[in-house]
Amino acid sequence: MLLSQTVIANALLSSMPRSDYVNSMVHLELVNLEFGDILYEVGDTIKYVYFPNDSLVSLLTLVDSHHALEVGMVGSEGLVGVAIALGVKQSTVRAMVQGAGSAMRMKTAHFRAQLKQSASLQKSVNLYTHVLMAQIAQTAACNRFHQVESRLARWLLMTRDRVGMNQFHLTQDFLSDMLGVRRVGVTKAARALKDRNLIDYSRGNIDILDGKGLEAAACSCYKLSNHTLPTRRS
Amino acid sequence: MLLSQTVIANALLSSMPRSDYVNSMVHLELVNLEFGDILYEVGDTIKYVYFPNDSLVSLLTLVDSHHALEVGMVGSEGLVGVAIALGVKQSTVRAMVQGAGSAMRMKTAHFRAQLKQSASLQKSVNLYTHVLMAQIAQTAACNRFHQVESRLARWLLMTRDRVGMNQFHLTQDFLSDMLGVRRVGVTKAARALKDRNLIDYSRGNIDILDGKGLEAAACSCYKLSNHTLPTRRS
DNA sequence: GCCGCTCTGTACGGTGTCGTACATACACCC
DNA sequence: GGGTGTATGTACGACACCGTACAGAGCGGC
Repeated sequence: MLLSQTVIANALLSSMPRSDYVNSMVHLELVNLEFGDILYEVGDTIKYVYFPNDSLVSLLTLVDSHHALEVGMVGSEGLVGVAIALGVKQSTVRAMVQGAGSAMRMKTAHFRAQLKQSASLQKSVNLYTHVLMAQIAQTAACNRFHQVESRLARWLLMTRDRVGMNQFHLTQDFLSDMLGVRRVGVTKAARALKDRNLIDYSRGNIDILDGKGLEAAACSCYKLSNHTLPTRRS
Repeated sequence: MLLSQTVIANALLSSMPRSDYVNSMVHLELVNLEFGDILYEVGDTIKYVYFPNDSLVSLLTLVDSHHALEVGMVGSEGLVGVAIALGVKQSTVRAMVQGAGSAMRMKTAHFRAQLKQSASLQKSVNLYTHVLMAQIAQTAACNRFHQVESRLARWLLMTRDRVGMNQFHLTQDFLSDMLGVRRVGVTKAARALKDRNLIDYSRGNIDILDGKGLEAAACSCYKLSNHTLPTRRS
């Protein structure tokens, strides 16, 4: 079977005891997520839950149909579709692929069944739900009090921590929807960070040059919302 | 037993089947919550979960130790301490009594036990956790995009819906911490609503004069974050 | 090599909120 | 009924971000 040869980098899956995992495995399907893919739109029925390996998914809240704002970021430490574990079938957020890569997915019905069978999975999914909730709450406050430059720095660091690399591809236009500001606002903030040699970028290719420096430029929310991240970088 | 004579107005408790409820009842304790009481501080170990009857509790995120922002509001439709149901012992938010009244509380350990025994309780708590999560996400976006006056209107309506009355007592100073703005900012916004005869107030006594008008003044988030509220007012 | 497209940079006036300071108004108490 | 404390109102300059418009810069395709 192909799956057994695949690297399961997702923390929730790989933390399962072997016996439970074997049961789940047959329902897991390896998929490639492309940048910009919409896994769910607001109000959509959730057909699959996704366990990112090296992909990265953004959870967005939409307001007045033209403003977007990221409230959560899901990488290999979590899963997309926690609502299912809470007994809710529809998504209240847009789930969009922010970093291309692979993920394991499972049909909603199978996921529910596995949750009942595996106390271990149940536990880790619950824990992750809490982490996500805390992240959303922290982001809410961050968006209210901190300015764009700090939030951009925080966002870049969070992305780095999840993709595990100092380079990734994201345009300023995309970032403006994540941070909920104008594209021009991102340009100014990014420019300021670039001028301080903390990052470099060109046409969407972002490179973090000075991680420590960027952490200093980021707001305190970075440390707070990441202390629960299992795959923490040094 | 005193409890049997008490009106259990909490939706999560009153939705339980009688057999489950009888089991839980012995672990429930009626308490009066006073305005300003702190049920948990950030980082506190959660000793009790609270099921508000006619009281109202705010969940606050703190930033940089001097800014506060409300991310969630819990009335009789929910419970305070959802983290416990997710297997987490510490609170990541401050839970503060915003509206005095009664609540039922249960020790953490008992609550965990009841969750295991009652599938019904488990289900409704899960559902509420999701509702709260959606509310937090919506609030995050609202705080980012909408201005103080609309947010104040929304906040007053949400409070009204939970306390079930058009009058309640809250100072502008208190409101400034809820909305995450200066006290002066609240004054200006409140004044604008008062001038339009939507509300009246004096020294903390707030009176909603024109509910419909206030809804019109509120941002779209009001309808969105309330469509899941069981005890919806007409 | 030129065109066209996307991405990034700059400019401009407007405005919502900030931080701070001080003035007024109401309620309660001796 | 005058004093005290809390609640509310007003003022003012500063500034972060807004909406919009347009100019340059990098990259791919023909």
